[in-house]
Amino acid sequence: MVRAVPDTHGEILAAAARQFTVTGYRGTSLQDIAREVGCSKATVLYHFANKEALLAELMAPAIEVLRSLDEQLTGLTGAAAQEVAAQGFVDLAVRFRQEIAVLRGEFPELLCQPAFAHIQEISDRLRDALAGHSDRPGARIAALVLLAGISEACGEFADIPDDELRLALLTLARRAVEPVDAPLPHPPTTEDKDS
Amino acid sequence: MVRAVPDTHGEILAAAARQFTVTGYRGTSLQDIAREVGCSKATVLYHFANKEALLAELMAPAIEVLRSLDEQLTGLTGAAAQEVAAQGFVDLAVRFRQEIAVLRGEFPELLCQPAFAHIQEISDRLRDALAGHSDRPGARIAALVLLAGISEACGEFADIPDDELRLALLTLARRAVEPVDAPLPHPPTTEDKDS
DNA sequence: CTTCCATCTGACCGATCGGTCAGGGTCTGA
DNA sequence: TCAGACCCTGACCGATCGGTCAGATGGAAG
Repeated sequence: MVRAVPDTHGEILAAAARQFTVTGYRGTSLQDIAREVGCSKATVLYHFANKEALLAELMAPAIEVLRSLDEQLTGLTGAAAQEVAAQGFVDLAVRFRQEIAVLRGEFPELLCQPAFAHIQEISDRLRDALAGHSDRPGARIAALVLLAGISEACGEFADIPDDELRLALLTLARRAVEPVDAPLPHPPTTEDKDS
Repeated sequence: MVRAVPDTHGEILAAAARQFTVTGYRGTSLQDIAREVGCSKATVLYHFANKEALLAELMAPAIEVLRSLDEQLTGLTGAAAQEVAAQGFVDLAVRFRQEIAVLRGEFPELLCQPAFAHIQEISDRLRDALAGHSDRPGARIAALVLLAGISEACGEFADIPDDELRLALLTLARRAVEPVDAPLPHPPTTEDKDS
């Protein structure tokens, strides 16, 4: 019988993800994580420089996708920006349900950490795009409600398959977003378009 | 000059509300609250049995309103339930911005405390009503997104006056909620077509 | 003045937190 | 056989947490 290489690093990461989503970052101690993995707290700190680094590595993939979405958004305006923002964020939220659920609620404090330095600005731009770059309160409010609500929903509906959740959220987003006056500049043509 | 009676009890309550909204319940220590009030930590614990009791007293008014909304909802179905739920929750969220902001994010852990024993059930019923008591995933998801998003928005847009915020949120809620078969008082624009 | 009570405080407690450190196994390649 | 890299651990550290307690203060009542 092939004894699998004990991937302690990965196990710690997975255990941390599970616990952070339930108890939150603050509410989860390194001891808790170590207990679930079945190792000592010192082992956790052997694999990760500190608690913050553990969180950072956990979030890295999601953050990378968020960053690329931010790049896609540059230059877009009005309805085009809204559509790309909605589609991109729903996709991201569904794909990284667990990671999003961790950030939820502890957003403001976690953002102080250097690893998440630019997330605040990025999510502000995302929210702005979702509002069609309008400064009307109604549009701004709708954009915030959507971003926060979608984040929450992804953590909650773990039982619903990805495709169904994505479709429902996207439909909801399109219906909820304040329509901007400006017509779509030109329907997404051969520009770099997602699948 | 009449030296005002130092309402330490109230000052502690107010300071706690401010800090909880910023740093969260877990993230705020009794020391922090005492420092802002300008008294000792022991004084805080003289006025409140413990940290949990402080939170409970802070939340009491909001919880009372939530409970009465829950009563209004009993027996209502379909579009009527949706409208009452939307209107009632938006009103509650706007009126108790600060309190709602405290619960946001630390919901699951805080609900374990006996003072908030029935809140989970109440908010579940509220969500169910907002979904028009439909069991379609789309409706359930929309209801959750709205409840979570509205809670978040109220904490965020402290600069927007109550009336404006209430109107914007209610408009958003009516537009976002999945329409149930029963006729609506305010029929949505016919350009929206759903299955 | 004495008594009483509400208010407030500094000192202290045990528990737990994130994090450090010296050292013990185990495997591998020279 | 032995050196060294890698993985892991128990013991320990200072800081901070929520909470306790004996006592100081000060005003009102007798």
